[in-house]
Amino acid sequence: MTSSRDTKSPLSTSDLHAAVSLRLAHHDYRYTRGRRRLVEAILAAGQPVTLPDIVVAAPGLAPSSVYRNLDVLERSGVVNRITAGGGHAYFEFAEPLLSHHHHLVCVDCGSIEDVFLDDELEASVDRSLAEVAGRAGFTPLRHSLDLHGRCAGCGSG
Amino acid sequence: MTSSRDTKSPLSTSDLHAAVSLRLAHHDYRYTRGRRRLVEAILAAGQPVTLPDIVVAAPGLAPSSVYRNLDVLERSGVVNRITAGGGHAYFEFAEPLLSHHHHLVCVDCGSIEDVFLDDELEASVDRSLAEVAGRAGFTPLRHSLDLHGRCAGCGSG
DNA sequence: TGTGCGAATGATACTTACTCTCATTATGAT
DNA sequence: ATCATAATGAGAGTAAGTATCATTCGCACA
Repeated sequence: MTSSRDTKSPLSTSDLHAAVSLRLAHHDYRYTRGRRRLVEAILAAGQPVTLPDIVVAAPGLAPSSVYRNLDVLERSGVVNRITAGGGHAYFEFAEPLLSHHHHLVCVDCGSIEDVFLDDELEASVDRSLAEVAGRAGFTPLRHSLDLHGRCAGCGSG
Repeated sequence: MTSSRDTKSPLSTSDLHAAVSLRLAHHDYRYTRGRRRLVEAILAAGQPVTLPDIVVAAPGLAPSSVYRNLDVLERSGVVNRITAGGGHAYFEFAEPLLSHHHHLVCVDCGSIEDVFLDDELEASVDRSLAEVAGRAGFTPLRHSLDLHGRCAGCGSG
């Protein structure tokens, strides 16, 4: 199964499910049918999605369960919550299920698109952040580098 | 607490008020007493603050007016809204009222601290982001580079 | 300094993203 | 297959943020 998604995900679909299962098990969570469908809805989107996106894409899932399971998936390191856009939070797979990347956040419509920077720059950023964090007694987990502006659709409006 | 704010703000207090007034006027907004007190509450904090922070620091301000005026200040480019921490949004002065900087966001307590990176790195980041944005037809306004982790207080928890 | 118009205020009602509760159902180990 | 335990889902509940609107204030002009 090849697709443009492969440029972002270093994993095949079955490997993704295996990795998710492993991470859930490591936190004493079960990989139930509902959670599998949730993972597949996020995978199918191929970009950060909101809860309504997911409920529309997989109408069998109860909103309350989706909220609860997004929380479980986040706690297990499967999913990242992006709060940059207004209104709803956005969700996408966490690293290393998805390659390290960043976001173009549209200040008008709130849409979020993934982009990639070259490794050399990433290394410089990490080095500088680590130095600054150490000075503040801060324990780094991850960085988020987002570009805010107007997307192609909203740009001329 | 030393006056570390001076290292962040390139403006004196009176210049700040003048700059705010100018930006508001440019958007046909008035610099009223309430808005002045709001600006002073944010200035006094010296770091990103939530709406409850502001209401506690300046009890005379009505919450509804604070919400409305934070919106006005954001629209006028006086203030930036930071949605990284959970629960409440955080607010701080926008550039160039505050020097360009980034955030240490604690994933446990949600606190946000300002940090600075060297100009050379900033330039590299901007260059790379501009290139990536151009490819996507995206019009950049600003970037946000935040480090997520555990602050000194929450670190061992 | 006084007058008038439109913007700003603030108390309150409202919206809604998200969480909690709990009886029922599904899951995985044995 | 059985059982203990975790997960589900429908609905009630919470709280951050927004809309409403009568009153008050700020600014422009006289």
